[in-house]
Amino acid sequence: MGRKPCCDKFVVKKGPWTAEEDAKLVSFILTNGHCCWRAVPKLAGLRRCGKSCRLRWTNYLRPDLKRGLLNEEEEKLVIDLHARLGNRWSKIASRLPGRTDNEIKNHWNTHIKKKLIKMGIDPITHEPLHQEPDPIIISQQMPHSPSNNNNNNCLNSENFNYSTGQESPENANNQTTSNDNLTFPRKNLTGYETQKDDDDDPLMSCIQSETFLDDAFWNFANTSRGDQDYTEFGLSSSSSSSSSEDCNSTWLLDYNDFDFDLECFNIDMSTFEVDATIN
DNA sequence: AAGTTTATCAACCGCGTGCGC
DNA sequence: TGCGCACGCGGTTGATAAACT
Repeated sequence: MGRKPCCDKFVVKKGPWTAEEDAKLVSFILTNGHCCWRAVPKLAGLRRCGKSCRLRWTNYLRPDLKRGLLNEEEEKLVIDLHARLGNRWSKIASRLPGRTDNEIKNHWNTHIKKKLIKMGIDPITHEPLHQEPDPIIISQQMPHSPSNNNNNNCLNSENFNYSTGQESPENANNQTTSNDNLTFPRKNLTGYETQKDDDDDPLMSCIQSETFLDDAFWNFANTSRGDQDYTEFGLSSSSSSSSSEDCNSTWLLDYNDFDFDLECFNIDMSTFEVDATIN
């Protein structure tokens, strides 16, 4: 018995995607959207499993993705969020515009984990490694513990010293800030909309009560959101963009031969032209 | 230069969850 | 209420590149 396979394993192709497959998928989704991932490969003319198409799109082909390694601020945020959420990578990724859960998970396992260990911090508990863990305390402080949702046990980027692994006592009791009207950026195909679906999630409520998630915190990712600046999409609208930012958008240039309908993204195509001239 | 080890990350797999019937 | 389907998530694998011996 066992679970029915999601697709015919003798028909679907596996392994790395080719440029041609990428082009087919991007072209199809930008034109038609993805009403049903299972149907996408068939309709797009791909010998892939729908699951694989979704993954390829969300992790690599989506136009709003940033490319390149996480910067210092993003890393810090990932550590903060991991301390609260544990390995809930998709939740963590939802707080980092242009980053995917897979990317963050990989980065955590290959970079951050090692850094924390080097600093003497347990990457699982976020406690100093030299301390013998108390199972009772850990159970109370585990990010997934419901009892932890509204307390001050969460480590906070503002008062946690990643060099020492200690929380500074003067700030430890000042974590709750007024955020009655706080809204959070959320990625979707059309950009950002007010986050609502996490309202009922006590863990997310815990996060949303933290200072570091105030809009100002996101300035590192977007310094002029209101003026058609798509830096969080990896699209630089400025002619002074750095080389790394240029790299962020070069992937799209590979597809400039295709007849894309980008209206669904609310993206000003002139943005692309600027980068194209830079390159 | 060749072989080996380590690091990185794209992609796969299986399971949990939500939803419609 | 139970069942099946589809999606999304998190853990894991495997291919490749880079570093090392």
